[in-house]
Amino acid sequence: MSSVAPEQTSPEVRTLAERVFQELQDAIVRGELAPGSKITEPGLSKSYGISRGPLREAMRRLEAHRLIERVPHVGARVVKLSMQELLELFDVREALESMAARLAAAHMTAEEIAGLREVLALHERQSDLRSGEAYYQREGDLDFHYRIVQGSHNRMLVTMLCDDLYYLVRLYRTQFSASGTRPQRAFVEHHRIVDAIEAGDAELAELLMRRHVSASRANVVDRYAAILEQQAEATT
Amino acid sequence: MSSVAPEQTSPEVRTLAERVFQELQDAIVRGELAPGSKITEPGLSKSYGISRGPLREAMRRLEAHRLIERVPHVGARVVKLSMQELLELFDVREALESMAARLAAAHMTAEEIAGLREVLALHERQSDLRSGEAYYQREGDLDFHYRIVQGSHNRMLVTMLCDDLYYLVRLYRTQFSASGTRPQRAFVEHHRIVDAIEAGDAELAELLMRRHVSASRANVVDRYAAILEQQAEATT
DNA sequence: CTCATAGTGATTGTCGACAATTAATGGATG
DNA sequence: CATCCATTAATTGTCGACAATCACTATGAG
Repeated sequence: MSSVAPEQTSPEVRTLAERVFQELQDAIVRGELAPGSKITEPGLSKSYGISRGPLREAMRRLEAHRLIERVPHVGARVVKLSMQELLELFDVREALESMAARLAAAHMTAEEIAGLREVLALHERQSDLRSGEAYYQREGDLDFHYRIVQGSHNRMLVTMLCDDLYYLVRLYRTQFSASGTRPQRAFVEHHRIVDAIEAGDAELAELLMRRHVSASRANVVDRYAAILEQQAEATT
Repeated sequence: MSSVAPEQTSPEVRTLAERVFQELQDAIVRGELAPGSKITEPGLSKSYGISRGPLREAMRRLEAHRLIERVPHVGARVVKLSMQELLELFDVREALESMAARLAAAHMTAEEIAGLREVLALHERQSDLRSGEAYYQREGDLDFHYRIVQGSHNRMLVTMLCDDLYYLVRLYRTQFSASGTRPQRAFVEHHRIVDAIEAGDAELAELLMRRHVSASRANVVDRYAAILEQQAEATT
């Protein structure tokens, strides 16, 4: 099974703060809490049926994960990614994920590589069946990246990407409703990256991942420019 | 003036939790709170003269910054970096800082570059005067990296490196008492990086920074091996 | 009519107390 | 004598209330 999020099926998340943190995280990523909307402690405290204590701790964690923005004595709002911040996120991903690919080529086990190929196969079937269901496609894409990062066997890298940044990436996908196109190309790139990793070619894996993320970024820029152009036409 | 930490001389840090967070952060980085030592909420609450509420929030932030490690219902301990974790940290730094150097070469202003050269000059004078005062040298080194990251003008990168990772780096320097040698070589490397940035050569700046961090990592590995060897000799 | 200002309402920050869980100590038993 | 279990002590998690700060509104002066 390939799952995007690390949510460990929670055998019973012990602490309230932990649970409400995960629920809020999901709600934000899914867009149920509108980007830029204000979050009030009494409000959430009531709707979740808990006290403000655990809620504040959950909010602190959300803040650390950059999903909400707080200003002292004023309040908190759900983060609203600007285009520039999105591009900054891509730069960071390019740096970290290319490193992850390099390390993965050196440290990934045979089982992990097999799992990676499985993801690609599943990916391919879905892509053939319904190329329109781009959202799933993208979740698969995220899963692909997720596994390579874990294959790096660098815990700090895993924490940064899987626990922190990937929620932001998912949030962006809901905020910009970017059900992302360019499926075939990305698909080919994924395959080449896996090939490099399997061959143990660290430098190539790194280079390919770097180009892959960079191309994804360029694609976003293009789409954004197109949208701006459309809007300009609409107003004339 | 070149300052290593972002502590903005706090005109009056408004919230208690914020203040105790900074104090605890400093205490940990300086080694006043021993690595691996247990941190108890009532204890700190007493010694800082505040309630457990703000203290818990401060601890949450410390946890997010990876300076303490918590396990639910059990307690928190000051983080104790292992050698492997230190090396992982170097890999992450290599990825992020090389990206920062690349972006800095593209976006750094003339004033920022001038400030960078100033740091190097100061660095040089101190290094000439008392090459023994290696600790200061290292703080200067940190300052150098700090400025390049800020020169990237990528806020996410700045947050990750300057707000999160650099405190870990400083913590490592106290824990391993690594007052680091290899001063001249690092110094030359710094100069070359600045040259590349000033020339606007993004690729070169990136490459040089990458090698620089990598060399620093290799140096740590060598020193560690030497220490292990010494210990082995001592026991025979 | 615009701008400044004081009042009001709500929200955040802080506190102390109670409940739940864990680690530790001591005793009993095989 | 070692091992297991129960009781106890301490720490963490949670709660509700009070104090401090901020945003908004309405009122008045220029």
